[in-house]
Amino acid sequence: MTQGNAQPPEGQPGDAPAAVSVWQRLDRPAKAQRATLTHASIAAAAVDIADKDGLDSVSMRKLSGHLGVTTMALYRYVVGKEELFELMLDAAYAEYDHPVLPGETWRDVLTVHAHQLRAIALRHPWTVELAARRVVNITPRVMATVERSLGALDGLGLDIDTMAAAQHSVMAYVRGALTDEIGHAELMKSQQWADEDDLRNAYGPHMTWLLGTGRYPVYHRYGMGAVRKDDKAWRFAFGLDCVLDGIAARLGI
Amino acid sequence: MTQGNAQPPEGQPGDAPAAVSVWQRLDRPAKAQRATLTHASIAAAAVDIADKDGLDSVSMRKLSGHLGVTTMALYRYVVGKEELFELMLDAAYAEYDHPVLPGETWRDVLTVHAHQLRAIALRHPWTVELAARRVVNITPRVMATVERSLGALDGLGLDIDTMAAAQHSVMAYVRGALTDEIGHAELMKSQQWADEDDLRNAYGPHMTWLLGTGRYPVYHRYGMGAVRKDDKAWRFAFGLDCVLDGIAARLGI
DNA sequence: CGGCGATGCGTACACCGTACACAGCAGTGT
DNA sequence: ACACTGCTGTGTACGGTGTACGCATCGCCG
Repeated sequence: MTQGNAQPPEGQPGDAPAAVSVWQRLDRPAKAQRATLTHASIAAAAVDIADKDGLDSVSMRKLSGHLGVTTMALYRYVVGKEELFELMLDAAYAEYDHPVLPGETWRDVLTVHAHQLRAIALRHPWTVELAARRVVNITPRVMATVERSLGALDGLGLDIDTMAAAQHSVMAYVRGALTDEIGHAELMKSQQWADEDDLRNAYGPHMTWLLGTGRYPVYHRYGMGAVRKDDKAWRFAFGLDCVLDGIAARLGI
Repeated sequence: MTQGNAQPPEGQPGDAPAAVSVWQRLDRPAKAQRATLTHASIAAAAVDIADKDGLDSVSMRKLSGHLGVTTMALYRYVVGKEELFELMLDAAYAEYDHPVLPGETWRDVLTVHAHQLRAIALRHPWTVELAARRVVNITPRVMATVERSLGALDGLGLDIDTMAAAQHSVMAYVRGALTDEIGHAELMKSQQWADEDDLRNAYGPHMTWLLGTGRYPVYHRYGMGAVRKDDKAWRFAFGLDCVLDGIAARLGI
């Protein structure tokens, strides 16, 4: 429906997503006669492609090719490409580990949570873009991570709205920080740049021209004098700690 | 190069962006014979389309149609669609206001900065996705906003790395929060849902099924009992204050 | 006034998502 | 034993995308 239609009616207020989700369909074990494909194998192949060549390279044609099957065969398992993305996201989130340490505080849980999401994003950069694109991500494994981060703030005497606001603040930071970091890394990879200097070289002409106008003095100083620019993990942790500090101070926990 | 090519060589390490940027080309006022198009008119038309029908609706064909011109005519002004996006982003950021109040603190500046970006995003939802997609946004007006937010922390005795980390933390939060908020709003708009209840209705079956597994108790409570869920401005400000609190505490400013 | 460079036009290509009609096979009821 | 039924994978076709490339045209400058 995204392409191939002149004026999409875009749905009446009540019909929105598919009648039943993939997950509901997956639940009933199916009659499973001789099926060469499974949701799992499709998702795995798609994840492979996305990991290697980026999310844009995941096309129904290329994916079906990798699976040794016609393009339209995929549509027996997935109502559209959006659902394929849903499967991919869920597959990637399978790598989220759910450790429960004995004396952990809410802050420990949220910190570990944030770093787990970062780890997944580093292995599967496309998860960031995907999670941003699809607002309502209610795949089982994604839900499980939400539950964990929200549950970190449970039992501290906060009302549910405050809990949600705090969790949302952390998640917003994580999402934004990962968007930056991963996007940056993806750009470097796609251009085969090894380090920050290659980037500086490539954008040098543009930058020097722009900075030559003299309108961005502070940024200019940053471009010249910053040292820890590529210490990504430090940056991520710094901002995260800021958010957590603020939450602790504001909520008195 | 993004489509229509079998195996894109993807560029050698040194060539990356266009030889000269749009902005450099715009600088030399051009011979400008009788030209029916201008960069400004193109950008304005593209912004109109994106505002009305979403970023995906901005195609070179549709845009050229709106301008009463052939598709390929656009390519005289823009080396590719990416550059069109650059023009659009810069056009939207023209709405960023640069007030300088007399007694303003760094915190005032960053707060106003964040809310200005939010205001732009609310008027032009596509800016969020666009800014996230293109990592290195060095259009003049975007640079100006970066300069302002970075400059807020200047003169406080911080080294440039610390300044950058703090600014980055704020920007990461803003980006993530806006991704959520705007994405949510766009979904509602595209489905013609009036309020949160419509969304609940649409996703009700999915949710009740997922929650019926009993694996997400805290989230379940949130779904049932949250009250301020749609108070977006409050949420945005809450998280922002958390980040700023943390920065103030950590850097002693 | 001739030339020339900038501007806009038109066609063509490779690729995309997916609607739709069809073939083949597995298991079941009779 | 056999037809039936329903699920699985096939093939073709359509409307959409970005853009490479060659050609016509128009306005300024020498």
